[in-house]
Amino acid sequence: MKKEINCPLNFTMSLIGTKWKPLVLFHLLEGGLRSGILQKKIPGISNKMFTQTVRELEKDGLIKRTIFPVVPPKVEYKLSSKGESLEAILRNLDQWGLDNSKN
Amino acid sequence: MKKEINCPLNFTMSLIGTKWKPLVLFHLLEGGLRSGILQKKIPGISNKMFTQTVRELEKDGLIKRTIFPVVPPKVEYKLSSKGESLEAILRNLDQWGLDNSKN
DNA sequence: TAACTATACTACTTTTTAGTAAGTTATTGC
DNA sequence: GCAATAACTTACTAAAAAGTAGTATAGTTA
Repeated sequence: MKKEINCPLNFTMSLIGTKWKPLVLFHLLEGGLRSGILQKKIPGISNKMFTQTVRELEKDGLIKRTIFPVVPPKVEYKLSSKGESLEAILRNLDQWGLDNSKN
Repeated sequence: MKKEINCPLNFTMSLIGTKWKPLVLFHLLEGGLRSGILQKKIPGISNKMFTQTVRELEKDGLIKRTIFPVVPPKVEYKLSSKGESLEAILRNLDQWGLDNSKN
């Protein structure tokens, strides 16, 4: 989203308003997940978009990334407390879509 | 947002997940507004983006457009009931932004 | 008649976001 | 040595969203 506008609504949208971000956050609501598992829960996401999305969510402090120094690599993602505070919003967005798509 | 994914969350985002849509809807929460007034409430939006945004919101059934056949033209926008059902989401997005920007 | 009004439209360009495909790393087990 | 593994990276392309600037309409008023 270009040229951010000085408005709380747009601040929020600039953090979660892309195609994949809400989806990633949503799947982490029930708890942390290993990278590969999380990615498999999101059908259609490409490798690149997955990495790019979690990188940005991490940069914005919405998720935490933990690397386990094992081989092959193991990486886990989970919501930060800031990310958890989005729970109501995410569930509302999902519920609204459920109520309003094809009915 | 390209290639919609079969997921309620993304359905919702495809309707309101752009730079200006949430803002337009938000300003209509308190009631219908004349086109020019609504546009002035959204600093930074260009004429084109305003028209494009309300056109899409109307197409998706989130707002209603009423034309009064007078000169110069008078056009009023207000939320449809479907649009009104987004109220909680919009207010949550705004509140979250308020709580999490610059603090 | 010429400027003014509120609303909208069009052509064009730039910026951002998303997608494709292939390559990288480092270690284990065969 | 070489494939398998999990996570990630890079270069490139395509598509969508946003921005800029100019045009159209048609009565009203100066």
